[in-house]
Amino acid sequence: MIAAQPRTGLIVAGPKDFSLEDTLTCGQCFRFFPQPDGSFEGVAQGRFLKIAQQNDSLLFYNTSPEEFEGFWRGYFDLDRDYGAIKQRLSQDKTLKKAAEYAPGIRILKQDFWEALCCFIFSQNNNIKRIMGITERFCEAFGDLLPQGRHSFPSSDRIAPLSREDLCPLRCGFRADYLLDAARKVSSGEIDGPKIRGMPLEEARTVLQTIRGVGPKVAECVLLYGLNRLDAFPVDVWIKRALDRYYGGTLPNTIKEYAGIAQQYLFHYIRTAEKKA
DNA sequence: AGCCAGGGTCTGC
DNA sequence: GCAGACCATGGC
Repeated sequence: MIAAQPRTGLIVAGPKDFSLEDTLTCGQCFRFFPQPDGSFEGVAQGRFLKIAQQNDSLLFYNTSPEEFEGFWRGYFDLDRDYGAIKQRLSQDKTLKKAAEYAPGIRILKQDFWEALCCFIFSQNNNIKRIMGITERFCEAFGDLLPQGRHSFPSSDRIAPLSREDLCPLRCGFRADYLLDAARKVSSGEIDGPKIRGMPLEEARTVLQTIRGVGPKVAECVLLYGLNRLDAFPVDVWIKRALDRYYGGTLPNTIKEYAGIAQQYLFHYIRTAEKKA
């Protein structure tokens, strides 16, 4: 898979079913910014990455083969056969069309605590501002990296803070929610790995004991922060798609990969709506 | 200018 | 249980 290793990073040749832009801009992560040259720069797990997609290849800058194998390969979910999943989902007519709209979307394997914070910020908010709040959060409480960006602050760093300490974020009523999440994660009352192993219903219930975490945020944390591909976040757009195409609920056959189906549907119905 | 943003909580029936 | 006001801020 690795075709070459330039000094600055490495090249992954011809990943199938992968669109860097669709994956990084579909509203699942908030720390990758598009650059004028078409690349993206972001931070995950305290690592800075510049990445581009050219001629069907992925160019990883600022990384080593060891770091790629140990982290980024998993982060971008490069070992999962999305072609096979799409084939299964495409038994359903609507999902077949939806998958064809954005055939390169992947579910990133993000950090649990980071996903929890970002989707608390996401409540009644838009993607641009979510990214702004998240970046101010990292600048205020994370560690400065050599490339000028900041790592994501730990829950231990946030737990002892007060509401006033979070004023610079300008995140409004979400500040109290963030503090409750930090306290529960820092104390161990909320434990990501443990929740990941729970049945979906139980995992949802536990996450929703955090103030400001309701059905939608809990589902996003499960899908994006714990890689539970059977989680299915429902917002207004998905609700609309369910009503329009399925009479309210998903067909049982797609349950195992409902989260991936959700991404395709989300992208599809919004794009279709814009065109109309 | 005003509506809305990948919602959740609290209150009042 | 369920609807509706309210929440803080800024993008468009």
